[in-house]
Amino acid sequence: MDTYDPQAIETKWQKVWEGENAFHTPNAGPEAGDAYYVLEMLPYPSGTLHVGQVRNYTQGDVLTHFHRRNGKRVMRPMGFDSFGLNAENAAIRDGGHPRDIIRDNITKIRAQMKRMGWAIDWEREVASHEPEYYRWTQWLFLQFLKAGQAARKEAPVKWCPKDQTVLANEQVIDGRCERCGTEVEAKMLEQWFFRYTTYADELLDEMALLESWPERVLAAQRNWIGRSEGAELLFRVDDLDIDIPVFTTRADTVFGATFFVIAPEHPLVPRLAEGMPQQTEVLDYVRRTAARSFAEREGKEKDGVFTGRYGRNPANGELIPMWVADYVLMEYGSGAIMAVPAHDERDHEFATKYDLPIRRVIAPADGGEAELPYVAKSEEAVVVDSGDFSGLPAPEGEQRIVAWLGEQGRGRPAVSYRLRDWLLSRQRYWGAPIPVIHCEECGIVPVPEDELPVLLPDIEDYAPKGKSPLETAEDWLRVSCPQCGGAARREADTMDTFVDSSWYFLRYCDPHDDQVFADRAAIDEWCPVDQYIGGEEHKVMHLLYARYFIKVMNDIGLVGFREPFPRLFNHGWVDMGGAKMSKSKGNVVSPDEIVATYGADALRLYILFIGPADARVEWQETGLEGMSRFLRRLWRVTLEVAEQPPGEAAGELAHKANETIVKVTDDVGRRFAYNTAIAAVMELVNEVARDTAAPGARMAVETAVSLIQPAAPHIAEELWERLGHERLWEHRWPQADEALLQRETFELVVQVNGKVRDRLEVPADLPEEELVARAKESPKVQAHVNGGEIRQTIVVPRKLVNLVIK
RNA sequence: GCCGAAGUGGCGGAACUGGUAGACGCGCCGGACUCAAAAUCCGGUGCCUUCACGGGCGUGUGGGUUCGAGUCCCACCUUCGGCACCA
Repeated sequence: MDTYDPQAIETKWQKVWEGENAFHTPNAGPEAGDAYYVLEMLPYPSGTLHVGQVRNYTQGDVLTHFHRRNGKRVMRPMGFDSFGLNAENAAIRDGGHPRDIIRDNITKIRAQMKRMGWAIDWEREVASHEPEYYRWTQWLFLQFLKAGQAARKEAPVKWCPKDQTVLANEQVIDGRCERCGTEVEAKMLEQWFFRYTTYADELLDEMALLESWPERVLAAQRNWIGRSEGAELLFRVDDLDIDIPVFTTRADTVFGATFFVIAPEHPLVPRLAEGMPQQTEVLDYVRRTAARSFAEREGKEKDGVFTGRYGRNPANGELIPMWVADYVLMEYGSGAIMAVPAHDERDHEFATKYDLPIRRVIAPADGGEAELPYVAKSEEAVVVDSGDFSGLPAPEGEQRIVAWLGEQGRGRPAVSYRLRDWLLSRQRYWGAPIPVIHCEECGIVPVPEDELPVLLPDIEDYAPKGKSPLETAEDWLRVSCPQCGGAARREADTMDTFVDSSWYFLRYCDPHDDQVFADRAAIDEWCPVDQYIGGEEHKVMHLLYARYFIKVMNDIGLVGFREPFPRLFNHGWVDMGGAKMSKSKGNVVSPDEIVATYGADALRLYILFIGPADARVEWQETGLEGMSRFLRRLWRVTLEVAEQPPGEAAGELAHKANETIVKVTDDVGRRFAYNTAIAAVMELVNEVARDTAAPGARMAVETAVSLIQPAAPHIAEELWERLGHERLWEHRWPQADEALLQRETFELVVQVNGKVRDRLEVPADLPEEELVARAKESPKVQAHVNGGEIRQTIVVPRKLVNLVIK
């Protein structure tokens, strides 16, 4: 008998699949039915794949095969998120063009993917750096511009001094650049934004449309959007005849507002300070703040300066001092606050430092004396010393005070969000050029759609300079204005790569169309995505951006749905040495050597078996040996069985095989529990191995081969052929035989006072009284009953009997 | 601090709906084969106790509900993840 040779088998079948284009699923129109879209987050082609990414695509592959064999027309595409800093930085470091680096990496990764045997429809491959792709990224940008969703505005932004570009809020992790880890700086700059804060409510409310997203992802998105309900109250500055709004979630404490704080960046600050003795000091403080990094600003003790002005508390008419302090952020609320030192920790710290008055207006309802700051806002807290509102529970007080101030035009209910607009422009080379032209006469003019794509020009030096490297491409920059024909310049910034990845799943539906970003019928056929699979790192970034993109596209009539990924599976990442496996940390394990040693099937099985699909797991190579052993056993057992006459589907093995079908179908199709599915097949194979001549062995082994196919398709295909069949990848998924699921006996567990005392093999159809009688007959049980009175008898059909004695 | 997830043998993990805790795999121990080793195969493997049959204990900690709790409830501890000067 020949031995299992994974290299030979895997190469053989990969050639067959490639030759037949076996996993291409053509478009058949929205009416064709049975469409199923399996989507995995597309890779960023830096270097090659590591086993952490293998986890992602192997899970997707199992589902692809499973649904194909269950009668679905499955689309399972692949592409590359190929613009971005990584390739550009590599080009700067090592020389060469980012395009060449990307091309080489894609070639390598594609080869790795084929070597893993993944059932990918390569006819749908896209790469976001190709002009045929980014033409439509640019086109979509123009539609967003038209719809008022893309806009240029000055705002406080985060700047990475190392990468020399601005970053979106989502790309700042713990105050550091997501890509390079450098501490980010604050800058006030005019940049391009997507106005996704206008969709904050939809992004929250339409979570209800998501059928199965992990709670931790929903929670992370809710945190990120950070919706707070409260009120906007107006504080009047009599001298200047202006009202300054503040946002507060604690309007119940307004009678305790003893001072007012405005952010240093607030546009009203110079006006407030003007003509005051403190003017120089104030403007100096504003300048000092601008020079501080976010980390400095947050880390230091609170400080601020008095402006010399007073504002009027809208609740009691008191004049309260107005301060400038950098603990108030311009980006949140209205950039100014009412300070209530008795009931806010930050205000309390500030008031203590500068000896400002502290007035208690909330107290425990039970009459106790709470230490300040007392921040409770619940039924256990009541409003005190607040005129007519005294004595009300805090929540009701808040409501009544807002209503009362509203009547006087001094306040209204308001909502504020933590979410900031999505900053999409980048001062870097390797991205899609933003397709607009700056004309001195006409302002910002969109590039006419029939002139797209705006091709990324070749330049000599892509090193970051604090402004886009494209600023040096004079010939490319200089154009005539499409509106007035006068001299004009192209926008030199490029787009954030998250723009590219916010719509790629639409392009897969119709990847080669040169008339439209994707034909509507093709989109309707496949979308929304039936099952999206990706890693935890995109809990907020990509998943929130793409949700926003689709909502806007739906509102402007480009797609017919609100949520792109109703069903999301977020797999846990693979750790190595206690840290997430990633190229930047250098702790990656490449699949290449593993495949060369054990074969792709062993690696695929192991990465599925290593733990629950959504859990974080530590990579341990020792387990691979075990998978390899299992495959060899499956090989040997199958070939032994194949030499014997088929025989009948009967006996214990037939029961076991049918139970395994039920288990694996449920584990894969409903639970994403690939680890227990594989364990179940192992049990079945172990059972056959005990006696390969047993009745039902043939049927059991065919079932095992068929069930393991989505996880280990090469060996399964080869064994299937040796069992005298063909084309397992197209063969119908096994269906359990109801009759064979029935058993004649079962193991009855007998408990005394809830403790297991005996196990009896009994006929399946015994009535309850008979089960109890058998239980009582057991000598082991009698020893524990010991003549005592049986007070209660519990019978769980087909499981157990519990005798309760005194 | 707020939000979310999770704590089970030497290790990864299983037990999905309150009903046999530890499936499956790794590791380890013993045996077969071998001149020997590797590979393979067979058997054993939660802890304590017993010559043995058996008995006791056991799912982060402490309580509770229940005939019965890894699973439900309350309080706490620990780890991981998200948010955080967000008013």
